[in-house]
Amino acid sequence: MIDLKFIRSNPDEVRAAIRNKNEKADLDALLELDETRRGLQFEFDQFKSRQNQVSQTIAKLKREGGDASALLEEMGSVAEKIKAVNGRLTEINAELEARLLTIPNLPEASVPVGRDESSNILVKTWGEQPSFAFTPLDHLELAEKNALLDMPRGAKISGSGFPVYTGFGARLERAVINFMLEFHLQRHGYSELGVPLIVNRKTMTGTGQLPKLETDMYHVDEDDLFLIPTAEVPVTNIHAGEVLSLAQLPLKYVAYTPCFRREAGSYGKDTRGLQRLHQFNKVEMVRFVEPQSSWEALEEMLRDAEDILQALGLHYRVVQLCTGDLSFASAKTYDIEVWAPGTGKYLEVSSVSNFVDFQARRANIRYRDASGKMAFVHTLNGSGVATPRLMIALLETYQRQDGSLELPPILLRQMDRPL
RNA sequence: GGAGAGGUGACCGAGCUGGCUGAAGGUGCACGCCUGCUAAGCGUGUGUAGGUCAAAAGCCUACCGAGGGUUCGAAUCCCUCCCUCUCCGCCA
Repeated sequence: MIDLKFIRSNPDEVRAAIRNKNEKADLDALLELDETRRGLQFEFDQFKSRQNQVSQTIAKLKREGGDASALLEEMGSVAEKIKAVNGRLTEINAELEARLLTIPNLPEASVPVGRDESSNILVKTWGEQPSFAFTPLDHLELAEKNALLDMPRGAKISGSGFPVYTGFGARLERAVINFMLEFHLQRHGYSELGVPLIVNRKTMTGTGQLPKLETDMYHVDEDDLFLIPTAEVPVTNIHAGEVLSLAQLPLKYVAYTPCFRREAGSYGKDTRGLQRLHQFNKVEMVRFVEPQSSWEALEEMLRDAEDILQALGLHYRVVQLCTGDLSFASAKTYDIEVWAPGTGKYLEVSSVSNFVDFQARRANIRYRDASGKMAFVHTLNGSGVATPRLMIALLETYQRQDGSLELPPILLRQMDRPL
C-alpha cells in the first residue's frame, strides 16, 4: 500500500496513478475517512489521557484510604465517552484500511502512460526468428506426433486448461524446471525455497492479489484458503511482519511451484494447447533489497531471466509495460516474450517487477538501515521462467521437418543421468 | 479429532491475589571508563506506531499472540479465535 501521509500530501499524483493504471478507487472517500479518523483519534487520546491521569489519582486515594467516589462518578461518564468514540474509531479504521488496500502502487516516473499493451515499449530483442525450409508445426501438433501431451484426458479429470504431460513430455517439463532452478542457484546466487501452495487471506493481501483479484483465484471455502497464482505470494510473505537485519540483505530466493489461475473472463483467448492454463509450473525469483538498490536489482533480475532463454537458444524480446498494463502492485515491469515459430507469436514467459515498498508496507516487511532506523525493504520478483510457454517455444523452435525434435543438449543432460 | 501446557521487548525470563509496569532481572547490542594483551570489571544507554511541535527536546495516546467483554482502571479477571509444545486417536 501507499503511505497514507504521502496520499494526504500528494492526492493529485495518486489520482493520476489510479487513472493511468485503469483502476477505480475512490480517493476522495479515502481522504474524507482519513480526516474523520484523525479527529476521532485526537478526541480518543484526550479522553484517554484524562482517564489515565484520574485513574492514578484514584489509585493513590484508595491506597491512602481517601474518598474517591466523586472521581469515580466523573470517570464513569468519561469511560462511556471513550467507549463510544472507540467504537466509531474502530469502524472508521476498518473502512479506511479497506479503502487503502484498493489504491494501486504508483508507476515509476519513467513508465510510459498508456491505456493498454499497445503503448508498451520494445526494449530489446535477442537472437533472430529461426527460419525453416518447411512450414513449422505448432506445439500441439508436435506434442501429438511425439506423444508429449494429453489435453483431452486433462479435461476429463479436471477441466480444460489442466494439461497432462505424458512420457517424454513429462520428463522434458521436469528437466526444464530443474534446469532453470539449478541455473539460478549455481550461476545467479539465489537460494531455493519449497513453499506451501495454499495460503491464507492475509498472505494474499500482503502481495496485493487481494482484494482486487479474489475471483481470479481458486478458493477453499471451508478453510478460507487460496491456491497460489504464483510463488511470489508465499515467497514474498515468508518475511511478513519481520524486521530484517542489514547484514542479511539482499535476500535472493528462487522457488519452483505449480500456479493456479481461474482465468475468469479470458475464455476463448489464446487457449490452444499450452498457451493459457489453469494450472502450470513456474520457477520464480524473489528479492528483498535495500531501497536504494532496487532499480539495479530489477535490471539484474531481468538479465537472470534472459539468461535462461539465451542458454536455451530461444529468440525473444523484452517489453516495458506502460501504466495501463502494469499490475496493481508494480511500479515498473518488464515482460519477456519468447518467439513461438509454429504458433507465429511472441508469448509472455516472464514478468519482472519492482514493487518498491508497496508490498513491504502491506506485509510489514522492514529492516534496520545503516543508521539504525526502521524502514521498509523493497521487494521484487520475476519469473525465471514459466514452463508452458517455454515448452511451446522449445518444441516449435527445435522441430525437424519430419516432426521429430532436436532439443538443446543442456536440457537433455538433465534427464540422462544414470542412477 | 480428544486431553493438557503455554504464547511477555533482539533473546531468556519475572509479573498474572487488577492501580506510577513500556513492563523487574539477566543476556545480547551500542557508547564511555578501566585494563601489558585477552578475559573479567564499572558506568550509561538500548522498542514500534500515531499525535503535538517549524524542528529537536518534551509531552500525550496505543501496543505484553489476535479480537471482544468486565472495571474508574487489565500484561494481570472473563469469552472467542489463531499459533506452539506434550500425550492419545486417525491417516499419507
